[in-house]
Amino acid sequence: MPLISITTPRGFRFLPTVFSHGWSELPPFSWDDDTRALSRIHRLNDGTVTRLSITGSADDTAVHVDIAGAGYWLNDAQVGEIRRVVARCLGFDQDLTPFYALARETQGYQWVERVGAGRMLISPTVWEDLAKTLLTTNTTWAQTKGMVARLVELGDTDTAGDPTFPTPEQVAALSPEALTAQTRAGYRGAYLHALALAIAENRLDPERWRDHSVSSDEVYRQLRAIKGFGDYAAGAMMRLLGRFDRLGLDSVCRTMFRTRINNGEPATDKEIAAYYEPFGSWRGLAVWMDVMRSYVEG
DNA sequence: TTCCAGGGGTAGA
DNA sequence: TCTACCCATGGA
Repeated sequence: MPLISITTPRGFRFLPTVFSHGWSELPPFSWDDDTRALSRIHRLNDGTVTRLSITGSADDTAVHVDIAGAGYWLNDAQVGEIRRVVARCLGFDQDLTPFYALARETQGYQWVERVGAGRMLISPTVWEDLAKTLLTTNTTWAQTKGMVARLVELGDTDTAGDPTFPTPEQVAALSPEALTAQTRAGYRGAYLHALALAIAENRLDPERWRDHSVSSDEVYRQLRAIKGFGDYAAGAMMRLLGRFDRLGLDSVCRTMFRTRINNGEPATDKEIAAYYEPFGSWRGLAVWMDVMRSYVEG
């Protein structure tokens, strides 16, 4: 099985990135506790469906990618594509230096740099992150996993029968009713179908949001214009786009704030916003670091 | 049976 | 800007 090694950026930590939020539990990602590998079923541009199994080196200076399903020999284009996909999913292009400088000077946040947290696991396409984020709204995490598992049944499969994430075209090919029935997404089904159709018909180009020449205010405005994306979903997407000036508060964040920061007292969103104000354009990441810490510490 | 989950759309003020 | 009400789904 072909193996590729990729040098990681300085300060990169594999495990905090993999477990930065719930995405490692959602197909076509999966985590194997025994091999400590993050796997992903991925369709290459030439149509080859592969299973990428990513592990971190002991000192975190590299990640190793085992590639199954592409034959023994990979051509240069395939290798280059896999390198780009892995680098993107693990947030290699994210420069956290300013955030770490801020966290270092803020009481209670020194741990962030120490453990190397802050990189968010993302998908190879903004479309996939949009679809998954939509399926986290107004539902439980268990149901999100179920909906995503049924959604990926629409994707291509590798030789083992495991599916890739479906393209917007594959999702839009179903009627809204059939998509809702397939995913059991309830009222979200129609929103998901409309989103897939808008991308498939080139009326919406979410990849453009990764371009930092587009202002964050403009990206947020476009996110909020998508049906099904309110302040939570749009704010969560901003984090996955490497833009941290929105809070993206949800019930998890509010519970964390109440129990860990506000002495058990409920706080309004305005009060939460005031607390994170010192983090400026990094406030959305600061909120999420507190959520991460609350998960780790129980 | 009712409540609610990593909320959001819409109408009406 | 704020509130009331509705929205499918499934586990507790």
